[in-house]
Amino acid sequence: MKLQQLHYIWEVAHHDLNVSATAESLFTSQPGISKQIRLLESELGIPIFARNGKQLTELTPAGELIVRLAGEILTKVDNIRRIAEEYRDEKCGTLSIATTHTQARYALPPVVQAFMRQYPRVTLTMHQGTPMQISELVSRGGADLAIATEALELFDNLVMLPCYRWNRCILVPRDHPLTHEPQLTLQAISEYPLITYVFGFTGRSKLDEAFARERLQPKVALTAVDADVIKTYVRLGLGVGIVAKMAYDPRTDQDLVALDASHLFRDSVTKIGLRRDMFVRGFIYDFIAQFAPHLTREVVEQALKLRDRHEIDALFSDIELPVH
Amino acid sequence: MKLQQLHYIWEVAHHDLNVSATAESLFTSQPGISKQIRLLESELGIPIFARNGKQLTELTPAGELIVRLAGEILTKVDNIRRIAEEYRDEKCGTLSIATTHTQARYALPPVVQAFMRQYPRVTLTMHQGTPMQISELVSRGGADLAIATEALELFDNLVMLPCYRWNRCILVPRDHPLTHEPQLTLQAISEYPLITYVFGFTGRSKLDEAFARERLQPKVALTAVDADVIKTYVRLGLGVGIVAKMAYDPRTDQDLVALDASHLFRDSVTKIGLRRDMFVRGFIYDFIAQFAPHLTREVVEQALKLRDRHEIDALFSDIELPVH
DNA sequence: GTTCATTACGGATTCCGTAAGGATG
DNA sequence: CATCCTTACGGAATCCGTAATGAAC
Repeated sequence: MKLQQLHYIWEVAHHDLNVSATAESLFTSQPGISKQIRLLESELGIPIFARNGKQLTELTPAGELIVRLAGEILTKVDNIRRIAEEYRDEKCGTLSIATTHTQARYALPPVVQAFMRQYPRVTLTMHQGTPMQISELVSRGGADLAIATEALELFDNLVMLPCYRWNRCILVPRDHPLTHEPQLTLQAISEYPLITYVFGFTGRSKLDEAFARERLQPKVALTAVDADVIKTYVRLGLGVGIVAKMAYDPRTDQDLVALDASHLFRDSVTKIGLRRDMFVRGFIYDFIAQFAPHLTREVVEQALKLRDRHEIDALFSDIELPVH
Repeated sequence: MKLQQLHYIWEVAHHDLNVSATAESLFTSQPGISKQIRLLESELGIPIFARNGKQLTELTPAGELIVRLAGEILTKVDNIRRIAEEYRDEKCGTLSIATTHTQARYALPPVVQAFMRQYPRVTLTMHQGTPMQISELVSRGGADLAIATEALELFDNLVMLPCYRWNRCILVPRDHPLTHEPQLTLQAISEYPLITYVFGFTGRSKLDEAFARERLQPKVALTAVDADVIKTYVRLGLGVGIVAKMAYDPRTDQDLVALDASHLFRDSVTKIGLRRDMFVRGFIYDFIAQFAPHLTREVVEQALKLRDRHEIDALFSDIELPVH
């Protein structure tokens, strides 16, 4: 049995059992993979993949178990490499962050800038995607940190660390009737066509919930995945924007008015997700603490040790989160 | 990085950092190991072992972490092999039991016999040793099951499954004065020189405890690790034997009298210890259930899932153990 | 002087890519 | 016929054992 073989079966299992596609993604030849898989199967004496003729059709029951173990082994092998990097030079390495537009555009820039100043020799890479995509990416080991408000709880090998609470504001052009309302209400807002996030993004669910609670059915004129697009259409007069408060930039958005809407919607919480079984390098702890000061190394280590999601929730229940 | 290399560093770390001795135990050449270690170290870019000249003196801090991970990886690799065996032929394989004299001689024979009849193609191996030795053996993966009354709790990667309660009897030659006592007391026993187990064996601690509680200081004439030796010296008239009740065999020990002493000492509990992270084959579950009927596959699986020793204790707290 | 680890070297094995072959839909 | 896995083959790299070298107690 070789690590290479375990790597191959894992990759093939995660490429729809398509050996050719796997070979391409690994920049190697297809017969090479095929051969190593056969070798492993013959060493173990059982098939890992069920075949219809020559096509791989599915994992055998044993294969399921073996591929899962292979994944765990490869994670640990990766951890050995990380440990070596850490001890070789604690200020040098790679940090890979997967996040959504909202975080990347509004919450992360100052943190990233400070981090890059502190660790100039760490190569930082950012991957933007849907909450679902980034959760999966981190869950599979394709990135180190997931930063998002939604979907992280769907992967049970991710530990979620709550970072900060935030709420929304209403974006309207200057002199819009809503700016004259003494007290903003959902009722008043729902008179206008809305422009906001698509479902599954940036706390959209909390938003629907609020309208539903008051039995309002606002007309949603347009949904977008990011606040910049929303602003664009608010400027065109298509409707009233509802975005995260931190997405309003007083400097560049002078032509728009942001009306605080914290009293209308429930707070959302942005979280960092990281794999429970990953070795966490020192600078990653630093990055996390920079993003959310209450997430000190000790707190994160403790959270990583806990097995149960409820225990982790309990750990954070008495911590006051910063509000953005 | 290769599995072989991880194997080598793990073995060297567990052979007092002696490469030559490791090579011998692995039936390979010493330069081969040496070279693979250097290769791994240069691939990782850090030393795993600290050297004084050419001698390996200790693990580096990174080495500590890496060797631990290597051990976990090797366990999982082993589990893959076990899974393959299980799916190849569930009635064929190897079961390796580490246990003490008392269990091997008195408790296990009927279970082993029944097991061998049920699984004629499973190669069964038994290793006898001190409780400490067998715990360590299983903890390191050198055997599948540890069966003992003592010391299992010292290794935190072992899950302990309580099997049965037992107590002691007093062994004396026929017509010994103690046989005429209407009610056996510690006071009465302590009038005579005692012959019993050495410390650390077969519930010896519970025995000392009982005498101490009554502030008695009996004279211990001889200590042995097994009941057969104890019986031999009881026959020679050296003193009064105290052994586990199950060690008295009415057929072969007709020249001795066993006086029940359950009311004098606290029950001891014999346990099975197995590694938490080991893949458990079907026939191992069967063996366990045969030895302790309340330890069904479901119960054992549940116990293996629990992380915390207290939770495991709680799991068994409301199960009535068989008494031998 | 004994015990140990490292370096040097040569034969056997393994790995991996290209090219050809065969099955499926 | 297009896709995809398997088999065949040859050059390169790796592994592993023996022998020789060198450092430490």
